[in-house]
Amino acid sequence: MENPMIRRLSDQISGTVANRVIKDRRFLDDEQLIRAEQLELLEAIFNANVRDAEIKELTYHFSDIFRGNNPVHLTVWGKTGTGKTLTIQYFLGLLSQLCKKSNIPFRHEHRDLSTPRPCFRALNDLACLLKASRRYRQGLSLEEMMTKIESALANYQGFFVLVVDECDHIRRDADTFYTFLIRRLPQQIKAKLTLILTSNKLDWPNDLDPRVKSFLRSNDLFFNPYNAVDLQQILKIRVDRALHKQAVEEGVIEKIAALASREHGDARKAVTLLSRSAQLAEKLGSKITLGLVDQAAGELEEDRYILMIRTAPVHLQAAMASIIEAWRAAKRSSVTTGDAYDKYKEFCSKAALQPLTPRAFGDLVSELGIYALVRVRVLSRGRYGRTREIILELPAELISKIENVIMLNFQLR
DNA sequence: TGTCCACAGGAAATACGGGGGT
DNA sequence: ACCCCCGTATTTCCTGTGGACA
Repeated sequence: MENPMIRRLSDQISGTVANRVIKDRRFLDDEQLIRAEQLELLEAIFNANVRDAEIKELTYHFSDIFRGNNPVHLTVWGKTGTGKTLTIQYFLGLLSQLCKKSNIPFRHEHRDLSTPRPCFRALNDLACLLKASRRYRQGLSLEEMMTKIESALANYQGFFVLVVDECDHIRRDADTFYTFLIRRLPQQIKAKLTLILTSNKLDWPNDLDPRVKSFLRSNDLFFNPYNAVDLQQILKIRVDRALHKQAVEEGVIEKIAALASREHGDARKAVTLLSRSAQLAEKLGSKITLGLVDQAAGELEEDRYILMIRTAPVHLQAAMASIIEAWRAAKRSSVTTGDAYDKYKEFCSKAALQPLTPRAFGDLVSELGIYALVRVRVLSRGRYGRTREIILELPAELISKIENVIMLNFQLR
């Protein structure tokens, strides 16, 4: 007399319990860990001699403090996910404990610019960090913002380390921002200011005004991407905490590490891949196999594109849809900007959208190119003009999915 | 050899809106 | 109520260009 639905549910539940893959899900996602656990994880990673050399460099650089000198600024190079941020924070934490022991006044703050922002927002963020101001959208003059920051630091006299993470993400007026940080601020406050600027663009300071650049005396520190061995260490530490050992097939860690190091050397992405593989395995009630890792990698890739297009501004979505449409209509392997623009105007009238000018449309196309949703190259067809060739190279299946997402967003069809 | 297509893509101008000070 | 400062998004205006064709 048992309800078949209940039986099915209970079978499924007991199945997943018996076949547990995941021991503690939280260790697959840093956001869910409490501070102490994060620290413990970091300790484990650094104790495995990962990033040892960099920590030594940092120590050497900041040893000036204990001789009473102000260390020069530090520029840290390295791609995202190479552990710049974590290593620096971990190091500064240790340093601040050391200073406490020696009664040296020391303070450090961390400002993350991983999402790009204009000069004004960056200054505003900084002021908020120092509790000198509330958050403004816009409206105040830059001058006022700077004064607020200065007065917040007016009474502090010790060492002050300010980390500006992803420092090349200041859009527009980067000069103003760095002139302030590098030239003006140190003169206005008594604190001994040291900047740590991290960037993943090697040519970063070159966009800066030469006068500011020449004022920026700094040492360089390089973070190489993690190699497969480092990634294996990092993954093993996660696996130990998050998963049941017998649920991980041999070679899985090595495979994930190899995939990740080949593509980007990004530890965070490697962990995401591990996490997704584990979820798949758990759903299927199997171990984590090499095949599942491949599947998970594919899904993650697809998710990226879908998420990107779903959260993109409307006109970008419209442009993408028009390109797909033009591409279908053309039956060719490529589309020109003009073709796409015609379709775009049609699309806009269908979607009750005010179409943008061709010039703006051109920018949308190049933006799609940057996101790798399409491939774009300029092509000269002789007396038939110069245009951009737009090529759709994603798998047809994914293209249809993207199209569906856009149509859904516009509530068409 | 010159012409001319069909755009590329830079620069400046404009539109619009939030927010402070007075 | 008004002016100023700042932001983003677009438009307007512009000069530049590789190569097929006459």
